[in-house]
Amino acid sequence: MNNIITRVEILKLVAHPARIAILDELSKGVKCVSDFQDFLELRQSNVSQHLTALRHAGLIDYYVDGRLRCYFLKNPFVLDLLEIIKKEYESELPGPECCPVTKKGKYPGIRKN
Amino acid sequence: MNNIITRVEILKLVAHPARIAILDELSKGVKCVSDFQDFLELRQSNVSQHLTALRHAGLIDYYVDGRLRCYFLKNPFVLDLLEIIKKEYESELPGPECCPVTKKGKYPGIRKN
DNA sequence: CATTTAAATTCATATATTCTAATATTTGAA
DNA sequence: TTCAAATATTAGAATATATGAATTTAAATG
Repeated sequence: MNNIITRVEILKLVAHPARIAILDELSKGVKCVSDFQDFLELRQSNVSQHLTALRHAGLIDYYVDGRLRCYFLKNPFVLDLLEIIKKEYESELPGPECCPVTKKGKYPGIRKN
Repeated sequence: MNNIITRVEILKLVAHPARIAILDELSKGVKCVSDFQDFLELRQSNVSQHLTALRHAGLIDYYVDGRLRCYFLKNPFVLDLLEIIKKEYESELPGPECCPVTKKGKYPGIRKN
């Protein structure tokens, strides 16, 4: 469960608008391919490609119901990920006062870009 | 803070082993470029490129201390992300019994790959 | 069995990412 | 000032990713 593929690879996979949308939908319940086609406005082949990639990574799975494939979420890490993706943050982290080693340095440094 | 760049773009950026390592180090405290060079075993230019990308995304920032640039973590979303990246999960999510709509279908569907 | 529907696969192309080598910039110190 | 150290930038090659069109597979149904 933790090591089918690495967390980095999971992140890479999730870091795509269509795939986040797919996973988010699946977090609400079972869906089949044509459902996604409608609401994502993507070609069938592309939806299928995304689903296949997510499945090979162990994030989702499906069961067969007639000629439908009903996809569902399988990996709990994804739920946590979706949760923080939707979370709002109020402020930035506090920056350090100065360099903790030399006790010098100004914050923030002056820079153009 | 929430909309400098989108969450998807942040994920894309974080989904790289070197950049995760950089962010994880920064979550423990301020570091300068040559620190990363040592412990990541990457070329200086490459480290610099990663840092620049992270900074342009608003995830990190630096201040100047002499000729050192002391980088620090700026974006709170990254902390949450790092936390779940390191979290262990015990089991998969429970799959549905059958198709919630048709009340049919077997789980899991038989498939070869 | 032929047809239709749902979904997957293959292949080609466009685009993006990553990394290296080389060069440039900035700053402190001799 | 000149030199060296710390870091950044640029350019190019290699690799990976994304997508669409066409084709294929599998199942249901007449």
